[in-house]
Amino acid sequence: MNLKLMIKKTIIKALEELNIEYDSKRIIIEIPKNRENGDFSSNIAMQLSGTLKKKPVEIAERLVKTMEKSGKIEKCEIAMPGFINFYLDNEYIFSGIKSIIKDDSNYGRSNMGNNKKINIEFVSANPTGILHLGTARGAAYGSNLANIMTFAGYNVTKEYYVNDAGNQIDNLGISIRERYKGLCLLTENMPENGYYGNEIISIAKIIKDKYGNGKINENISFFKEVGVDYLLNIIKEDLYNFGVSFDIWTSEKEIRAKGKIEESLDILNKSGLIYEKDNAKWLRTTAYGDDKDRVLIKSDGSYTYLVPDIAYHLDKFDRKYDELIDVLGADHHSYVSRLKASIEALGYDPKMLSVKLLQMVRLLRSGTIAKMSKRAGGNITISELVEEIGIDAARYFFASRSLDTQMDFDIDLAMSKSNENPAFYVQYAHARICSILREAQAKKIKLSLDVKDIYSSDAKALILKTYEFMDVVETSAMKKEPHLITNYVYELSSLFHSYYGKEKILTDDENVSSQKLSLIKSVQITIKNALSLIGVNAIEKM
RNA sequence: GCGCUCGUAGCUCAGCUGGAUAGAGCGUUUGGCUACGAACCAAAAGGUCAGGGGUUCGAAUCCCUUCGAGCGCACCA
Repeated sequence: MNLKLMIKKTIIKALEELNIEYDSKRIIIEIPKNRENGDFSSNIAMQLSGTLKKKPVEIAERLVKTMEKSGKIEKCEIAMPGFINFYLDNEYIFSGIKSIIKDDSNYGRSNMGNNKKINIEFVSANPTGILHLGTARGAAYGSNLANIMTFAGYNVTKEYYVNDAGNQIDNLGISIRERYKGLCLLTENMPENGYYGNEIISIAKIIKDKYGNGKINENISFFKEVGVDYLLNIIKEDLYNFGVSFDIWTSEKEIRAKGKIEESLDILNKSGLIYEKDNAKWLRTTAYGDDKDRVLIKSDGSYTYLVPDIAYHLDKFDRKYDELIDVLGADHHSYVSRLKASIEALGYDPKMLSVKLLQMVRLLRSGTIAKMSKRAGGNITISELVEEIGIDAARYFFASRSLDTQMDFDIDLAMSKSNENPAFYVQYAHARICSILREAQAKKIKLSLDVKDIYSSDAKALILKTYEFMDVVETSAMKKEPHLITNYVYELSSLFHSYYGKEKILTDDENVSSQKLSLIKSVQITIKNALSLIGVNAIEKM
């Protein structure tokens, strides 16, 4: 039941009857903060005041007179300086309950996306260590966005790019070998930019246990392979426990083996954007708005990191996506312009790629800021986080923040006060409803879809909120902002708790009870569907 | 020095492509369980939306500027 659309259509019809020109995108139907200002309101009269050169109130009056009464709208009022406030008919409002109950787990689903093919690449942490708090944010974001966009009608692929080639992996191999040497009682020569996490020692131990001292003279690629294999498995397991899964794991090695690098360099060469300077080959990214040109092939003949990344994006384009979404940490922001420039140089529209930057997470431990560094170790890992505060609290926490906030994660607070996490507030609303539904079943009270005896301002506020769900899903998908879902589901839960406090659901009046059951059932469905989009369980008992 | 992102209540954060009296949670204060679950509800207090200009019927939101914070400015990835 799309009430906003219904009102918008009513306004458009009146505008056309009056021969007033309008831009339908500018007709915005809002929900007033103060319920006294109607169920919905429009500022169209004020918008038109400039072009029509008339007072907003006059325009509003003409519109209200022209609008036909359909039985859906009970009355329209004009408020200064020119708002038109709509009050809907109760019978009409409450009639939407049955479609929510009928749609059930599909309630809120939209076909806005038109089945467009979307690729969301996220996490993509190098397999050189265990996932920590910062990647948890990206994991939650990407996963939530994928769920929401799927629900909004997009055809979404979730992808993890595994950097299993290049310098960092070399460093990983060397780090493991040196730790292994140490275990074999030889001198350790840990490289300066090596990896110092405990997991590296664990890997060395595994090798030691299995082969004894037999691998001391083994080639570095052996250590690389064991390390990547081991760490990737841990990453997958941690993500799984965090409720995050991927459709595709793409390996950098494979991209290279497929000849994508040669292919992309070929395209760039033909475009005439590559030139030689100081014995290196440069890409003229400044031609597409980058600050400076970038080196592709170093003077020693090896590639910079940009080359395999260009090849990787070419590979994604070849797979015929309508849109690519990269989720990156904010520390990579300078990378965006050169990536977009490279894509344009390849001959693709850079608008097909949108990059979402997530701001840094600062870890606060006993009041001081702990630096996040994979190399240093000592950071909190995803698995520790889930173990300590639970998956629901953790997922809700990350889901509820906009990407733009540079957030502080106070670990002591999160541990000690996990019960205050809004996740439980929402889950409690859901569990309460389930409890009432169980009670009703025990008393053999059935739901009644013929809802006409439960009109009250609280019931109305509650049911109107559930109707907003699809709108929220669409906006959230369009703006790529999953936190709109948590805002919404929290408000819905709050309205329910308030309603619960004021009106008893199960009373001696079985007729009214069964109608109220339908109302809360539709709230339960909405909460459950909303929570599933952000990977939080809608539990029935707490 | 240049660029990107940000600055909202004591703290952590919302504020929907400019709308009506700027909202939640935590913390503080005060009420409410013989109850369908009190992990809740009702209410109070708490704000120069970092400062200053501008755009207009109307600005936390858009533009300019100052201050402050985070992150980047490699032939590392």
